[in-house]
This record gives sequence, structure tokens and C-alpha cells, in this order.
Amino acid sequence: MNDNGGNATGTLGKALDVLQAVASSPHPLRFTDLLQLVPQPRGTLHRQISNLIQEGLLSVRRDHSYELGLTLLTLASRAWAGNQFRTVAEPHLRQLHEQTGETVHLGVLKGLDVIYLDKVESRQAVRMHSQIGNASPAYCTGVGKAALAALPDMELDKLISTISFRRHTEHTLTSLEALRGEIAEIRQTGIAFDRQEHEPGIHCIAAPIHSRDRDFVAGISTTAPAYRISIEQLTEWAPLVRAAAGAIMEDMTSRLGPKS
Amino acid sequence: MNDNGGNATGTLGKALDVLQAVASSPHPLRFTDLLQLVPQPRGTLHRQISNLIQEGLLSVRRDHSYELGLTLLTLASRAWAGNQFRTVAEPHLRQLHEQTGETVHLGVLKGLDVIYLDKVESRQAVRMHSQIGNASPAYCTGVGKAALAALPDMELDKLISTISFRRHTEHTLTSLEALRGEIAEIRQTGIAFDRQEHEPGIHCIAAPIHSRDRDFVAGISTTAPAYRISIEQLTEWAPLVRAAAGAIMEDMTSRLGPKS
DNA sequence: CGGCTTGTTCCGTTATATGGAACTTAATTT
DNA sequence: AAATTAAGTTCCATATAACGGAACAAGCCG
Repeated sequence: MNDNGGNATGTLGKALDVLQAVASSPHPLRFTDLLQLVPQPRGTLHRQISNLIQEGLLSVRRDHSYELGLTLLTLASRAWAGNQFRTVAEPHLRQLHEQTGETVHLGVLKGLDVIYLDKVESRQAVRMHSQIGNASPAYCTGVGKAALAALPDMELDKLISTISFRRHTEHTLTSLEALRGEIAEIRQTGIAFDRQEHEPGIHCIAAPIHSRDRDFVAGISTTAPAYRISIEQLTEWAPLVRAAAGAIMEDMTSRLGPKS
Repeated sequence: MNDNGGNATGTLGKALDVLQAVASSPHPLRFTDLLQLVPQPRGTLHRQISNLIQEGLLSVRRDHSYELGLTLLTLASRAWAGNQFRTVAEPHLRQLHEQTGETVHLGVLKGLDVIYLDKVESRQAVRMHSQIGNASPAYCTGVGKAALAALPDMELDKLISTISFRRHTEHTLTSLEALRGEIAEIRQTGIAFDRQEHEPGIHCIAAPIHSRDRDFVAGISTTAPAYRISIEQLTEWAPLVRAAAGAIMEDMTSRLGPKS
């Protein structure tokens, strides 16, 4: 979603660009494909790729196409386990899950996307792992909208004015005005909804989480299939979701020293 | 487990060293701590860290300690979803899970470690996500030993001679001879066991997976708590595990072109 | 307050990444 | 099969970006 198309800051940035290119593509990429995506001369790109492969960040398939390397998995595993915010939030996610019996998500805002940091599943969900680390557009997800609502006006405006809306379902918000309206509402009630705006048949209720000075902004949500849980039922969980969000903020601000 | 202690190849390698240092530490690291782990002059390290932060690979906590960044999660999420081997193996993991009702693991060998690529849980396991991408020593895990057994003799010898054995449980193999013995057995039977060698109370049965020319080497396993599933029961699953491994190999070799 | 640790910035030097071009290998066409 | 084109890899002079010493700023502790 968040195309990191060519902001090459230093050698590292360029290496990352290559990784992002591979990551963003639905199809497997071969050398020449990459060459078009990354504006680099052949020799240069070739060396960069070699380096990435040597570090295990990239690997080659038999057909000479590239895929992301295992080193990323290992690092991410540690990143996940060591993440302070996630660690602090975890017990609250668990509790909210106990209370509602439905899937609970934790996500942080990064640009226009929400990155899912953790999730507690209702049952064995099929392809669940992939969810964590996943980036989804903020404007059509519960945690995303909640997080947006937690931003100070100035940042919010600057940010959402750059959104290019894409209709994911028939309920997706597709205008800036609609989004602004929702955000105003979320700020009043402290609750955000995703009314099947991202995936048809799936809705959720979310609440914003943010540090005192908004240096991070996140959200927590409870998600359920619409056929099983009505929107009214969802709404009744509002106090629980708000409470969980509040508790996480509490824990977080006490864990962090007051200010820098 | 696999300490990447200072093999700085190029700029990228050094950056990775810093990440690995942060990843490897159980405690949060502050600037000076890192300075001791990474043999770099202050100015240099500082800039490297700045770059890493700018790319989202690292982030700072309020107390000036560092943690791995969200970018890693996002990349890893794609790495996981796009991984060819994993994709091919997935349905077979699923099937094995259906057949046994227990947790199924897929792992690949990387040096002396096994990296877990996928897993199908028996129930809602508590801290499951962390497992994927996790690196565990090969010599004391089912998939690890299976994978080792799939290596050609020469590579195997070179590799295992460098193992430093650590006793994880009372059943952990702690000598090269013992490991060699097991590997010989695994090669005969096509089946590896982990008899509570990694975690007490947990045992598993595994089978090796490898490409024709051994350019990758992996394993699949079914894991269960000893109190619920006897070692005899586990052993009865041998044909299923072997079959799954075989099927994965089959699918993989047909998916890949014959040779380079 | 003064000394000491920790973190950050600057800038001349050096090492490293760059990228054009030449070269090799594989695929495609005639 | 030979010829043609495309894809992938290696080389090397050059420019750029990383280096690292040292000076500077900010906390912390006695």
C-alpha cells in the first residue's frame, strides 16, 4: 500500500528500495524487472542485489526471480517479541478478547497506513500470521480511523489530504469529507467503527491509543463477521474497547519516563 | 543463537551488525551499550543508527534505548507471504495437521540453526506468532536434526564440528558422537525424533525435506506435549510425516525448473 | 559547583559505492 | 544449426558517501 518508490537516502536507503520493490510486487521479479522498478544502472543494481543476498535479505529462486530472505523473518521475530508497546498492550488485548470472545487487533499508524502489531484470534484462523506486520490503509480500517482521530489537527490535515481513496467494498469511505466527518465523530465518542469498509462481511469497533504528546498513535479493535455479530452487539462493547485503550495508554505512560 | 558478531561486509553488513546486536540482546540497549557490542567509533555508530532509524529499521524509546523498527515487521510479513517454499508446503502442513490433530512445523536449515517458516497450531496457542522466524539450534530440534541428516556428508561434518552444545533439558544431546549416531539413524529411517531435547515435556517426530541437489534443506514435524501423546503414538505417525515431506519435495521439484 | 559520563555534530580524509562499458551466457528467431 | 537479441555478470577509473577523530552539548552524580 505504502509505496516507497525511490526515496534513496544513502546506501542503506537504496538497498531498502530494492527490498521494497521486491516486497511490493505481486509477481516474482527477475533482474530486468527490478531494473525498471529501481532506477539504477545495471552494474550497480547487480552489486546491490549481491550484497542483499549475501546478507540473507534477499534470495534467488531457481528461475532467477527474487524473494525476500529469511533474515527478515528472524529479525522481525525479535522485533515483535521485543517491541515495548506491544508487550505492554498484550495483556489488555487478551482481556478484551476474553470479554468479547472475538478477534482483537492492535495496530499503529505509520504514514497513511496501519501496521498490525498484534492480534488475538477467536479461533484457529487460517492464514493469520500474515496479518501481523501487514500494512492496510488507515482510512478504511477501524484502528486506522481511530488512530487518525488521535492526531493533532495540523498533522491530520496534512496527512489525509494526500490520501488516494480506493473503494474496497461498497461501504468504503471514498471522500475526504466523509472521512473528516467520521473523524469528528470518533473524537466525540472515542469510538471508531469499520462498517464493512475494508472487507465485505467484516466489521469492527475500535478505539484510539496515543501517547501524551502524540509521538505515537495507535488503535485497538474488536473484529467480527457481520453475519454472526450485529452492529448493535458491537456497539455494546464500546465501553470495553475504550477501557482497554485507556488501560494501555495508562500502562504506557507510566512505563515511559514523563518526557524526553 | 546464531551470533552474527561482527562480519561487516560493506556498508550494508555493518548496518546489519547493528540490527543484529539490538536483536540479540535480551536487555534494551542504549547508545553506549551498542558502542561496546559494535566496534565502531562513536561518530560512525551514531550516524549508522540515525540512518537505521530514518529507514524505520530501528526506533528509539523514551529512555534512549533502541528497539527494532516496524519496517522489519512489514517486510517480514511480505517475505512470509511470498516465500515460495512455504507456499508450496502449506497445504501439506495443513493436511498433516488434519491427520494428527497436533501442531505442525516447517523449518529450514540456516547454518547451525533452524528457522521456523510456518506452523499450523492445534489450538489457540498463547504466544505463537513469535515462533515464526525464530531460530533454534538444529541439534536439539526435530526439524533441525532431520535437516542435518539431509546434508551431504562433507557439508554435514564441516557444519556440526563447530557446534557448541548446550544442555537445554536433561535429554538434550550434548556430544558430537551422540548427534552423529542419531543422524545415521535418521538417514536409515527417514524419521527424526526430538525426545524432549529442546523443551521439557515437548517431543516431536520429524522428516527431512531437501531439493534434489540439496541447495536447500528443511524439515517438517508434528509436535505434542508428552503428557498427552505418548512416544509410541508419535511413532505411529511416521508414515504420515514422511509422506508429507515427500509430497512437499515432489511439489517443489516440479515447481522449480530441473536445474539452473 | 565541578568533574564525569553520555549523547550529538562537524569536517577533512579515505574507503566504498557508483555506473559506463565490455564481456558471457542464455533464449529466440531465421 | 547459425545468427540475433536479450539477460545476466564482471571490471575499473571516478565521484560520492562513509569514516572517525575531535570538539561540542547535555545530563548526572558526587
